[in-house]
Amino acid sequence: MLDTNFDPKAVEASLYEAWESSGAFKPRASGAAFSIVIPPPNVTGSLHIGHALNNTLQDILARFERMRGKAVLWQPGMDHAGIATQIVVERQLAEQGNMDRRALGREEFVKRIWAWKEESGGTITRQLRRLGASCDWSRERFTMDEGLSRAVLKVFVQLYKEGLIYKDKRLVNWDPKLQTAVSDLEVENIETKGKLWRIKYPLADDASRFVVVATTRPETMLGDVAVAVHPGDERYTALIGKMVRLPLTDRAIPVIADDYADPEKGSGAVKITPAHDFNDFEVGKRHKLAPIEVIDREAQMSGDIPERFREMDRFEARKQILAELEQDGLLDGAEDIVHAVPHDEKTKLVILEPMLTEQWYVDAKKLAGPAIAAVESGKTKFTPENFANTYFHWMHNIQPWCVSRQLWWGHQIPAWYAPDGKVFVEESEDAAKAAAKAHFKKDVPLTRDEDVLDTWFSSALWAFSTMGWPDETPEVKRFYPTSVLVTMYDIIFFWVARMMMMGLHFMKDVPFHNVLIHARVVDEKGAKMSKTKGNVVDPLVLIDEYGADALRLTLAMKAAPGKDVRMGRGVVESYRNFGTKFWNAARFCQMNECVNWNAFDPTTPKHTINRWIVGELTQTAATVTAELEAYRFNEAAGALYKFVWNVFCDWYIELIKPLLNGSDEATLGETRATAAWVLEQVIRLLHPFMPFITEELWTRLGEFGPKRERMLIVETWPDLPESLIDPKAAEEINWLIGLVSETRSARAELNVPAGAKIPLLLVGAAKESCRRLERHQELIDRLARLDYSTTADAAPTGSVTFVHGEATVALQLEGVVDFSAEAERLVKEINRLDGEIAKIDGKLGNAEFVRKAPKEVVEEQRERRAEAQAAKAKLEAALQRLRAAV
RNA sequence: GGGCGGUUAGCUCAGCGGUAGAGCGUCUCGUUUACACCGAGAGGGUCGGGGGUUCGAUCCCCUCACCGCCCACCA
Repeated sequence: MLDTNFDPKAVEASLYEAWESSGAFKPRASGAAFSIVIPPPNVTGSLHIGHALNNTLQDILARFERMRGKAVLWQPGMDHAGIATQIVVERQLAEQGNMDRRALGREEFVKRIWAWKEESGGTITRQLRRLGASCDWSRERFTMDEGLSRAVLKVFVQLYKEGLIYKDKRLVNWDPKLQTAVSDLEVENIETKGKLWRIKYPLADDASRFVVVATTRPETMLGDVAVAVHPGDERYTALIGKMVRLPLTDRAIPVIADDYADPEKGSGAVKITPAHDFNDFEVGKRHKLAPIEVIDREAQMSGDIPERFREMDRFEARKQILAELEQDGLLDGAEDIVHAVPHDEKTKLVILEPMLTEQWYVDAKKLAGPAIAAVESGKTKFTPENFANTYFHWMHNIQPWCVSRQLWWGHQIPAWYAPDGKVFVEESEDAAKAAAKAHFKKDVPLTRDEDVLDTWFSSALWAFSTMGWPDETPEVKRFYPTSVLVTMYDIIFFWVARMMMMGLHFMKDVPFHNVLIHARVVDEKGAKMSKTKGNVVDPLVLIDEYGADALRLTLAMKAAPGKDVRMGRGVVESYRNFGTKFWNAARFCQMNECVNWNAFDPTTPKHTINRWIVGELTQTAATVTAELEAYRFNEAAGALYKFVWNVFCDWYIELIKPLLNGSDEATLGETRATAAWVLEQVIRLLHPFMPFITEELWTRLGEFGPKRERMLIVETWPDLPESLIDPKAAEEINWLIGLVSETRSARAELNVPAGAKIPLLLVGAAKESCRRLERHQELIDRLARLDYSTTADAAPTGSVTFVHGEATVALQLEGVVDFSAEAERLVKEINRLDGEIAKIDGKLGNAEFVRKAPKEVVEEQRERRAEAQAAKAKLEAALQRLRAAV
């Protein structure tokens, strides 16, 4: 016999092991292909609740399609997370008192990272297993592994040769601590308190007059090349073309006219520092003013500046410059402001510096064209659809993608330089040498570019590089394009867009047919989870406490398209309870020998209750399938939740108890088989959501019934014909349920003691209702706790009444119940009906409504009015009887 | 500044042209042999404000307010 509770801890690990070792996670040899590539988590990462949601959804789809007979490939792996990993290992070196990476040297440092990766990397893949993720681990990939590195090389070289990768010197966001360029996308602008200083720039030919400029960054003034004013700004038109003296230096700079200067802002005159400001860079270009670099890569002052500032930290320099300006009487006050200051998104520690550097760029604009077209034409579809707009907006305004990083951990750029600076981009050093030799007609020494590629460069190839490309593997043929990409909206730009571009360019086809964008997991109050806030919910703690199934069901139930998922442990507990409920329903079936399911033909049951539940199940199965196909996980899970708890447990099990204890052998056998079969179908339907408990039940129930031939994970998905739905059975059982519910309600409302058994009379009932009462009498008596039930011609005086369909139900309660309470109840009900009738009359009295509304709607209103009227009449009669009796 | 989303029961959220729903919480009752991680029942909402379209609006449109998020900018 089954225990009263499911113990996830006791079975999860071994069930997972059984699945994996059976080969169930590998795509089957035949069948339509269904593939998903996992959004590769960072090798440094550990499972957070967002991963839990993301992978739960993927796993639900993978298991669903696997059961539907498809050859499912869920491709797992990790990315090398250039910056994050390098930081982790550098920190570790420091903690262990080792030399820093520069002292260690590049080769040794990279070796240490690999060692770290082998030892500590990939925690997350073990944690994904605990969640139940059915990835094909035998195919696990890493962006830095040999195959993927080969793909990276090939892609870089080809794009270079096609002119789609080039080197350029322009401003990038620079991290002075890590000393690397970072992507514009990785910049987080943080609102910071600061000051806006007003500085006087004296006119070169008349030192008594000034142009006042406003700035939040006085230290950059040493690199000013001009002061810009708006051409239409009358305050300054006279000054255009004149020179001003740049304070603290001996340089004079021109006053130029440019639309960029906004008369509304600051003083209307703006200092132009092309080397250290993105907007100024553009202004400088327009006016052919060469940038003057005054801040170096370590964020120290440098270059052509007064000696005293040299090698001074940028913020030290700011203080010093302000002090000197003050002394010279050139500071014209300051105001406090709050402005957005660029920080590195990951570390958030260092203020980034716009820096003029030479970097490698991908011509994203050219690659974006086909990627935009593919979404426009529907070759790739976003769910929810509106995320396509986000995608389009970014793609239409796409900027060159800076792909080089000044790090050591990553794919080193395959570019070699000859002594004269001539660059050779080839897949290997030998090829570069050969190319150089061909070019120079002799051997020349080459040095390789030091930089590595942005991690997202390799991630962009993930959909095909993981399948073995550039080799023509069977996997590429079979599983590319992938079926669906499941991801969050925050990486549409980083990843989805770039995969689209690379996929279309190199594979000549989209990387995925569907992009399912899910929401973010936030805390119970709706706030973003963060370590600093301390509101992080750890999925592993939840799994320990409630089991992986409870966590998964919670996430699925809450994953409404486009909505943030709020998580607290309370909800997880309630879905754990659902698991227990389901477990006990199975336990009930097993205890009552409802275990022989395999020879059952669902078209055969004779008994209404059995025909009804088969129909209900059929409907539920259809809903679950349709909702999963549409990625509405919450609807699919919700339909199952309702069916299991509110239909199967609340009613079916209660309804069949008498049949199971009855003496009718034929009905007994049929009921056992039906219950077993329905349970069996539900176990299958629930499996994608709750794989552990369902697999365990599958195994355990198999000990009592026919032998299981295979594990549930590879069983077939219920595909039930609509013909199994019997509307007449549904009508009858709904009548019965209604009768019982209303009786219970009346009893409770009138405080009839729960144990009291009372008689029920069905008055004025149609033949069909009488027959129904007769057929289900035993059940009704039991469920409504009746002494007996019967039909009658008239309601006896002194009874409690309610209306059920065409009939009046009278509960004989004389002596048990307070009749003034009953009168009150009747009056309340009559008033309610009056309200309804009035409302309907309002509609029907409106000629426009009758004329314009669809016939069915008008007819429905008429019927409802008639019903309400009839019910009211019955209740009024009951009220009169009651008053007469008192 | 541009864009997207939200505002529905005490809380968290579904629903989205034609009788307002769930989970949790609250209250009452209950040891009916699957389950107290349970059962039965109840209470609780002019569906953010205003306007419009419509025979009819929680649902569509406009507008306002507030709350999120994304992008851009911040002299």
